[in-house]
Amino acid sequence: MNTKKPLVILTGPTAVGKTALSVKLAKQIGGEIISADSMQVYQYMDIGSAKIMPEETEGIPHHLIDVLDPSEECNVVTFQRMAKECLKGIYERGKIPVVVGGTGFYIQALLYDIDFEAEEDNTEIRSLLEQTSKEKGVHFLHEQLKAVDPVAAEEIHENNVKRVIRALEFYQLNGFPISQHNQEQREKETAYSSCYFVLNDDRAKLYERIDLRVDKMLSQGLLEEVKKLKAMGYHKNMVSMQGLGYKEILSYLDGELSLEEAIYLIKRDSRHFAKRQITWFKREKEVVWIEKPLFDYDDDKILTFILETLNEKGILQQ
RNA sequence: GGAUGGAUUCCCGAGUGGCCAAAGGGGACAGACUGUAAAUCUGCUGCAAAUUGCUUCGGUGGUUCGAAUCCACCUCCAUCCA
Repeated sequence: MNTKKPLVILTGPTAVGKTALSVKLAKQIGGEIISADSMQVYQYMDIGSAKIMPEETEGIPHHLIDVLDPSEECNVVTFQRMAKECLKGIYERGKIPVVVGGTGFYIQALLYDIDFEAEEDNTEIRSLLEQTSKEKGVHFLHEQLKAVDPVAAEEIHENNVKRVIRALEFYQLNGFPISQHNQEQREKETAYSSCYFVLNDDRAKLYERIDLRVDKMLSQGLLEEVKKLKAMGYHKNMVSMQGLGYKEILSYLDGELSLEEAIYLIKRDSRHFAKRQITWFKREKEVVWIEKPLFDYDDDKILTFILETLNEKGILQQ
């Protein structure tokens, strides 16, 4: 007797073709889509984030797209909070949530309901630590971490300033080491009856698709989109503007890069990103990999496979 | 035809007699990640029976105990003079 609520996840590296498949899947199973994408949450960032167009949704509700202003900061915690809210509504409507998007960390936070402790933003502590790292160097901070949380210090390379700072911040905020907290969270089991699909392709094919997609974004008007954002007052220090395609074009607009260099960087960094995503998914437990070549790149064959898998796992019978 | 400069490991590029399988960068590959995650960071990159052995620095031959580094000739590239 399965009392857990169903949750379908469809993810994969950037540009594999998640979006098109997800709509077909949602239609088949009576699903609603929750986007797990750290950039598509922002308004006005359509082309560069490869956001789904309204006419492509085919009437399937899409959540967590266009819900934040680019000046706002989206992070795992805000995502998790919003996504849980969406889930509630979807279950009430008797629909099946389909989480679609490439931000593995967000998916993990939702799936395992990871607890991030101290809810409020503590920008003061963080900026203080950032200040210290600038003044006294990363090594100094790492030494501090060693004193309060040797385990985390061992795990986090001292050059990884952001994570060293977070670990210190966590300790100061909560009074116990983040390493201990992480250990506890790692042992969590999912509260859902879920299936985690990762769509993938041969590396060379994927990279080719990425390059093509970047060219397409340009021809669709990425430049104009970024110009508009810039004119609206959004700037590089915002988390949203750290997005691939946005930061590079901004650098170009500021005269720091030629357009050619900017495009090269977007392509290269998108490839790197895809690789990191794949590495992440490899590490997730109980993942069902869908290698596109094995399905002759046929979305219908893939769909059939997904439905079979869901049935086997009894996820659709509620 | 002549003069000069150059040819280095996947790419760019340093190295001018031993400490060189060869700096550095890029790319590729691999990995970490628990409140910035499209972020941030790490490792690795000639071959192998791998604390040793083998093959590499345009080609061939030579000098030397020892050459990517010196010499000769050759091939190709660049610039200049005819």
